Amino acid sequence: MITNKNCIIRLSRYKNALYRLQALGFVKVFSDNLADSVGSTASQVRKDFSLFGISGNKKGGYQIDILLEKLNSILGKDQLQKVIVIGAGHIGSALMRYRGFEKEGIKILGGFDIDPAKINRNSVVPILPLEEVKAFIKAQGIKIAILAVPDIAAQQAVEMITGAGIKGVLNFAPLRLKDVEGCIINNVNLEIELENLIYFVNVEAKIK
Amino acid sequence: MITNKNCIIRLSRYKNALYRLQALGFVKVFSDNLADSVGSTASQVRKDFSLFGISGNKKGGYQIDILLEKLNSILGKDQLQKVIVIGAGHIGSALMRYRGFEKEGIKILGGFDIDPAKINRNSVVPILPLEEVKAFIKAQGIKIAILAVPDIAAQQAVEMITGAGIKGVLNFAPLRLKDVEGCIINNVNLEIELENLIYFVNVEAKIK
DNA sequence: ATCATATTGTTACTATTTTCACAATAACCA
DNA sequence: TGGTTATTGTGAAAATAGTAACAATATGAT
Repeated sequence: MITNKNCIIRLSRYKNALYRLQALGFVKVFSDNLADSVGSTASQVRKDFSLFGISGNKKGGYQIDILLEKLNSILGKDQLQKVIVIGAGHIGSALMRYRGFEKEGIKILGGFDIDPAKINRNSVVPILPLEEVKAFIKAQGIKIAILAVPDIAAQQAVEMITGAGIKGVLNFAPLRLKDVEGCIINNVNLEIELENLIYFVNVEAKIK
Repeated sequence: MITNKNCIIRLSRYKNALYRLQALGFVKVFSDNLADSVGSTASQVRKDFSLFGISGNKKGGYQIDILLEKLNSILGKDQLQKVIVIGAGHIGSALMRYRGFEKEGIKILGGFDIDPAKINRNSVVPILPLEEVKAFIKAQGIKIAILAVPDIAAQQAVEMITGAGIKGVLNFAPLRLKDVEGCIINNVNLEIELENLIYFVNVEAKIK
């Protein structure tokens, strides 16, 4: 099994690039085209494909529709992905309203918050009381959650939802969460992303 | 110069962990404590420090306050970082309202949007017309921008702001941006983050 | 039908990152 | 003061990731 996160991220980028190429009317693609589109190298593209047993045609490149089918299957995009959002603060609400997920086959079924003032069962993405989250996860068979609660609430929230069946968490709380048995946690730490950028900008400035 | 992004991200995590330990009353810390707090290894911690010439005391560990000073200096946290946000849609607005940046010494001075309906010069973070962004960047000496515009607007926006002096962009538009001379672009692609999580959750499910 | 060419698929190589192992040594104890 | 112990700092080893090179081969031209 491939455990290289960057490799999987590249697959997503290939997929996105292929849709763009397809929209432009292309039917086939060569490894170097694809490399250009995603800022990689032709070797890397072919290597990545070979890792997943994806093959093209000597001198003929890869047929885009077949390639997309295979990538989509690897990335689990052959079925609608149901997701919930925990925390209806600024970030959580923005994610619930964000249109970008839909066209990727990712559907946010509900948001959950502890604050009664935030509850709204009639909005496009209903916002429900946190007490209902366990039942909701079980009833809908949800595996993936986005966590956008304050740091102090994060660990407890993760334990609650993993107990109910969540297997993957995209964590926006600015805090490393202790691993929970049987649940993968990917952290998106906005402060750290910015700090990182600032570091490299400063390094560049010093070089010059 | 250290160019390993993961290493710099670890430094941020160490820093955050150190503040938590300090808040708990700790004065010194050992490499294995710190490793535990950030989910790393003691070797990794010491190696990272050694790369930056940070040294501790044999048998005495590291003094937290000194360590924090050094990390903060490396990460550019000894001065307020001024940032602007381009795009006042869901994500952009959420980032402008997000409180987490402030306590990291990151101050969002303004938001910019092309839509006149979004302009609000009197909000906590003023939202100004995009036409004013170049003048604003120059007047305030801003180096870092957060880009939260639709994909089709992203490339043009980057060119506009780098022309005015921006050196680093944190890009939330779901699109790979072509590198611009003299400007570092860090991409945060929420769809790809979720896809990645979904892939690994599915892999785990298959193993079992 | 043969040849030249373009492109894949894979293996070997290189670079980077992480882990290991242990000498050096400061702190503590008797 | 001398011996023991805990912890650092680093150089070497291992693991992982990425790049390059090229044989295999399908395609198209003559």
